[in-house]
Amino acid sequence: MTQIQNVTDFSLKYTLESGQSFRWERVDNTYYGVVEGRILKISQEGTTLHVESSLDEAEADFVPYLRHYLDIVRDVPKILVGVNNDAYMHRVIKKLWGMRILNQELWETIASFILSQNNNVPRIRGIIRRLSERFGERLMLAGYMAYSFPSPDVLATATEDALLACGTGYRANYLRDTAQAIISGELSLTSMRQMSYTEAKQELIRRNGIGEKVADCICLFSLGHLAALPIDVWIKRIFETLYLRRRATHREIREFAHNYFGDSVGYAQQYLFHYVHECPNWADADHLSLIEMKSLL
DNA sequence: TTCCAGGAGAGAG
DNA sequence: CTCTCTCATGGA
Repeated sequence: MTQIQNVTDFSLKYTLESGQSFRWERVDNTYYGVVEGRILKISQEGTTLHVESSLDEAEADFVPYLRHYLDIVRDVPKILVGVNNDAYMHRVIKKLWGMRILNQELWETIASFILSQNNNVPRIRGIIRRLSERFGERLMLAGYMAYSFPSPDVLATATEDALLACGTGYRANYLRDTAQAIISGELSLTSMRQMSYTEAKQELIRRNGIGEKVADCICLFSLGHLAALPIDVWIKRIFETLYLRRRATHREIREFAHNYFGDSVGYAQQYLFHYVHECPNWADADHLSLIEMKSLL
């Protein structure tokens, strides 16, 4: 059992339940998830995190690793002050206070968001779970069983039928092609980690099956590029309804959002995305009237 | 039955 | 450049 102390301005619940990772499951107030080949069991008690791992972790490396994965090392309160531009955002930030953007393993993030296209969260979770059960390795922690996410090597040589049986649908070839590109060295994950946001996005987007939105998800949820803005149907709807008050193209939304929220627009995006899923009345008159009001946190 | 979901690619205009 | 259509899948 490892403890991480003095974790302030952090919400495990919102961080793990906001649709950025598909691998976490809540049992009572404890979260079980698979992260880079091990099961992690995490619970939060005030400013203390209790963590167990299915691996024998070296404490000196494990705690810094977790702090980075959970984005605890980043000064998120400062970022939130920077995007708290109106009373609507004030309410959003207050409601979801402590939510952080994870720094997830790169290959699994690439694969997961390739699978996410034109799909919904429960089904994405199911596909990833079945792929792991079929192609990953069995893991156990305190009676909880799960499977590691399969490596590029394994998925590159999987048959299309086997991938389809996991529910991947037409995305099966996108997944396998990208896995093969990694095996062949055509796509280097280690060099991608060193790239700027623009470079990494450009490198991702040239892959068959990765467009601008999926590339932005990978940049934001794995590589830590907070300027990334994934525009899905929800983000489009949110900006059209709240701020632009009209139909808008992706380019217009991107331009407005970056001007309005600045270089940490990715954090603003994640708070808005999760807020509208938590609050069905996000677009009612009471809420919309908040946009015009300036606010300080 | 039709619509929708953290979209992308191909083709037409 | 923008618009439209299709792609596989399952839950609502």
